[in-house]
Amino acid sequence: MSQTVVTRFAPSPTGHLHIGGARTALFCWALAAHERAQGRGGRFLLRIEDTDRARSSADAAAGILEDLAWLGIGWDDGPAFETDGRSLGGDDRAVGPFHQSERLEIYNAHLEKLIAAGLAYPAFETPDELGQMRKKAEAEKRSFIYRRREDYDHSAALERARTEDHVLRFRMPAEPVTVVDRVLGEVSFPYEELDDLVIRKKDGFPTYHFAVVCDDALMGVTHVLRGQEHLNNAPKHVALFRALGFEVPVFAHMPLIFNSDGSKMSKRDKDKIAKKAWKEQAQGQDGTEARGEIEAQLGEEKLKKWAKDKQAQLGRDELVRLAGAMDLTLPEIDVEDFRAAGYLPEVVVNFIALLGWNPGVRDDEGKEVERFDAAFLAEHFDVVRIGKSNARFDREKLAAFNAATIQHGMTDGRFAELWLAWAERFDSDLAGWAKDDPGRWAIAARAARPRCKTLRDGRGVVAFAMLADDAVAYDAKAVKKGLLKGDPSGLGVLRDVAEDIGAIGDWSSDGLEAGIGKIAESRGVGLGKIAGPLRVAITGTNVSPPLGETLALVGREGVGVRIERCLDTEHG
RNA sequence: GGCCCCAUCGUCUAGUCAGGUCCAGGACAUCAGGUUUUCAUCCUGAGAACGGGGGUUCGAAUCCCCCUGGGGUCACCA
Repeated sequence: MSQTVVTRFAPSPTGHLHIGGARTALFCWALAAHERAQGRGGRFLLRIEDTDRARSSADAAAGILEDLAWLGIGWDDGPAFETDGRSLGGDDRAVGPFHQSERLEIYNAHLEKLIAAGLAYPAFETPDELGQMRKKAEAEKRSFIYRRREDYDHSAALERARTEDHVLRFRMPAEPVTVVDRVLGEVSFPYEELDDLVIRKKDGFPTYHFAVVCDDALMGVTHVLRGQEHLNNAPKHVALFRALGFEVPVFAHMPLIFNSDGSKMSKRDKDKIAKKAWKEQAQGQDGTEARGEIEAQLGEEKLKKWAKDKQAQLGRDELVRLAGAMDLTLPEIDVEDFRAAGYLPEVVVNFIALLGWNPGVRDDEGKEVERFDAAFLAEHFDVVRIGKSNARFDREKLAAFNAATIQHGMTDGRFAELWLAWAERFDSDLAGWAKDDPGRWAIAARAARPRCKTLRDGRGVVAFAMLADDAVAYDAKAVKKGLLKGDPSGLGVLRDVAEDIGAIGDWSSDGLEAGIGKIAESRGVGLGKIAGPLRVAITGTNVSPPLGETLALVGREGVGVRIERCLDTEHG
């Protein structure tokens, strides 16, 4: 009987969950879920790697848990978390705690063993001294490898370590290390490239390398799936597993995810794009009003400094406000960004699952299956189908998937719920408008759903209805085309039908549609002749949902007011 | 720069392990038509790739080598 597969995701709580991290978590989850689906009982473990005391925060950790939960990636072992009545995490196997900062004693116990065996030793160089050594090596065009001195005296060093600041280093065995990787095959690293790495920092905290190895072994992790940026760490970890007498887990290093221009997808992208746009706008005259306003909000001096300094970065909220004022779309990088942009969690999961993996399944027509849910992923996930080459993140395709799900994968009612839940979190104006009139919200959802790629798009579709009736702004082109042209002109048609429209009995979307149809019939003209002018009169533009929905959203009274106002306005 | 990984349409990819059924399939995007009261949807069609050079073989997208290109990594961060 083979061992139960245990996978893990181990983020460091130094910020939001990055989309690349989400994919790693998803694949780890999927492998465990697949094992479970096969009746072999896999487990997915979540561990918080907070050994960097300066950069870690509890808030960041909480945010990551929430992001994972939103995506539907639930963990079996790990920090307890409640979501939608479901409780995640726990310590059924008694392998916790799951925050590395709470595991210091465990690391120290294993460190002692290594010291006693002569496999770990204290080192006293300061960061400055190490920097010098690196510089020198670079000048001599050789790579810097830290190695224990030939004349090293273990007991003397131990004695000195009692009173002096020091780190603990691992004595790398003098032999090449071969990493057996399920994705890449066997990868060998020569001893000459592997230095005596630091395993405990001056502050007494273990480094990432040591903590990971101890935890993976002690928590029973059997499969380590992670990004290829960790491949060079793998030989160090293998050596450490062996030195500690642990079994080496199965490794699988996954390809990386990049922006569509090939650049690394990093949190800095948002700042870079905002800065560029800000500077470009400074050249021209556009948007000076919004510019002044945001300068007042965030501080003119601060913005000036920020614009000049390539390194300077604005905070997350500041960036959002700046982008809002400038009508700029920031690239989505973190899971939270995609959520705010109105992507559906199941679509994000579907899409990122396809980055570096594919199910290799065909549908009835022989086409590759690429739209699927988490259950399908769990059923078909297999490490051997993970690719080797890096992928670019194509937001257009994500948007297309999202649009397809919204437009063809749910009912109007479901959309109304999801859209409202989104608005409550990201657009309070819209949520307020929704709650003012639930009946109207249902119509809004019906009108918006076929025209949305994301939940955020919905507002644009119904914005005309949220406007005060006397605040409709008439678009010059639409007026010309819809109201002034033709004989009779649009305005003439409007004048002619206004009364009949006000008299339509059934003021539902369908009733209105039918009513307007009858009016057109009675005049002996096509529907288009009436629809065009009416649309401009009600919305100020010639783009809107079907007329029935458009009028129903504005309401009988509003429609009357808007037509009246349109007829009274001097157009042109 | 050292070490390591990778290489099919613009992008994500199928096909590569077990060479022939591949003058390379799908999806997104693009372009051209069509349906539709606007928009969106939907339907039809088109263009679009095995990085280059050597081998091995009757036969190579598939195997081997070199080159080129891309990427990762070189912390008391993780």
